[in-house]
Amino acid sequence: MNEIKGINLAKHNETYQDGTPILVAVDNVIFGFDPVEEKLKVLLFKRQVEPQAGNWSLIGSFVQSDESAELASQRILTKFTGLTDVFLEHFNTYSDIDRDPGARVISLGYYSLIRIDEQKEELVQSFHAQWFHIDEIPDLVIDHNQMILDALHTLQNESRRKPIGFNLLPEKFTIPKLLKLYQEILQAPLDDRNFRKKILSAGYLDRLDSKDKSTSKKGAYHYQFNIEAYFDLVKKGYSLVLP
Amino acid sequence: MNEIKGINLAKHNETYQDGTPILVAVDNVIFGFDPVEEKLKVLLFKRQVEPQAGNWSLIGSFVQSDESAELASQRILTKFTGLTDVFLEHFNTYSDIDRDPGARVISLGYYSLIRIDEQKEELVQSFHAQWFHIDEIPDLVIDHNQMILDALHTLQNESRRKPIGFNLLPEKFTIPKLLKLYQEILQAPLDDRNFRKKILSAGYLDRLDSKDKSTSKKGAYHYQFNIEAYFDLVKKGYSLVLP
DNA sequence: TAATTAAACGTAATAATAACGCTTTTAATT
DNA sequence: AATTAAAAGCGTTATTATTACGTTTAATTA
Repeated sequence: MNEIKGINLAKHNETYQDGTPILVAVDNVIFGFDPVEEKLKVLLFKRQVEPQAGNWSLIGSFVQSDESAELASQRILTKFTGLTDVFLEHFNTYSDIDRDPGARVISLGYYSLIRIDEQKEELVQSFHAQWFHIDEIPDLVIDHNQMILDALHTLQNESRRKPIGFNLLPEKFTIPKLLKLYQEILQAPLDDRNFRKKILSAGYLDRLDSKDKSTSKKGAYHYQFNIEAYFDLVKKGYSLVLP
Repeated sequence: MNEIKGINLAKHNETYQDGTPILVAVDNVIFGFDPVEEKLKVLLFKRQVEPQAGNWSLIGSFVQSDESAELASQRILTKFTGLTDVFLEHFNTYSDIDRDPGARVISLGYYSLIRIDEQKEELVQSFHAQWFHIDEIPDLVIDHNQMILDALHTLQNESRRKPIGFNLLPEKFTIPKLLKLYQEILQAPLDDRNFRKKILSAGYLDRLDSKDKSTSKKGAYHYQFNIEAYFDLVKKGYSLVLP
């Protein structure tokens, strides 16, 4: 009998046999905000696998049979930075048949936001990894330059509507630093007075008593992101919108 | 020599050998706007492959070695509806290790927006496919219910910022129909007068002389989406924002 | 103590949004 | 021929948000 519940299988005969095994990789666009230079940077390293071994590349890995893609992405992030519990999101998939001259590889693009000061510097060094400012990215392997562009666009769009930028700052930060960060992400100047008003009036930033005096005589108050307050506001319909 | 440009390969020895071949599939959340019922619907069909053959399912396929994922998604869309040149976008990837009990399958979620009236009804029939209203989706195979939820959220977010809804309407449509469509997508009522004002004041809808008299004595003017006008506006910084 | 400088605060003009009411059109009915 | 009904289309105002600036504050140092 070649029928299942009234469907003629003779006509529509796709089976698991038809699936061509394909290599699946993840590539991770790791963003960090350099607190000294006040620049948005991406962590790159020198590719170890032929073809194009030795060229600058995103940090990636094949997805293993015992892990999800997200886990694979987390795994390499931890391996290279020592960090766990990090903002990590899928942003696009790259599947052109000849994108990787070595084999048929589909790559899942993830981006993550880390606090540069928390990473394990030794790890980054031992992998010959290096931070590059987003408009000084060298020629990368395969389609990795495109991936960074796509990840940056995703980061920009998401940043305008959700306060994810805080993942790039230390626990305690100042409003001027936050402003600089947003200007770097959005690649556009923002009016400092209007920015301060909007971000503070929302009500999910807690001002601390301490000040950061490293950049001015007056000193800038430390603030902390209050995630509970933010979620409460979202429940009530709040949503951040930056220009 | 086990070094490439100063990198000790003994420590970092990932190669193509480490890639586990995985089956890669695409699943397509096909949205259509039923012009009579004025409801947003999704096209489902009965799964032909074990396990769970005979259950309702999204329309999917394995990615073949000679096609990109996007092409695979297009291929099955055309196979099932007869349509080409359709709005089609990747929205998420599903990679849990045991999501598909039949094999290790990573699935790339695509969603497409089609004009129900243009589809080949015979094709849909011959595949035992059926349109389901978005809040009457039956229990689906594997994680397909979740995929529809995710696709709907993506559609909602995108619709608020880009005029992609027009892909669900015929060339010529009326403002009341457009309003109904947006209310269906966003699952929320919109003030008809404010909606009309916002969408018409933008300047990328051309009013035609003809009217649709099927739903009222007065008749509603036909409008057409002017994509050149829209792109010109976007260049000047315009962006649609719906509540 | 006056000058300096980043940080913090303030305000008025303008624009966008939300929440409504009112008029128009025309086929169908009286 | 006048009336009705129902959708379509237009208009107004109050409120809120945004923009584009000027001013004050606090600590430091010349």
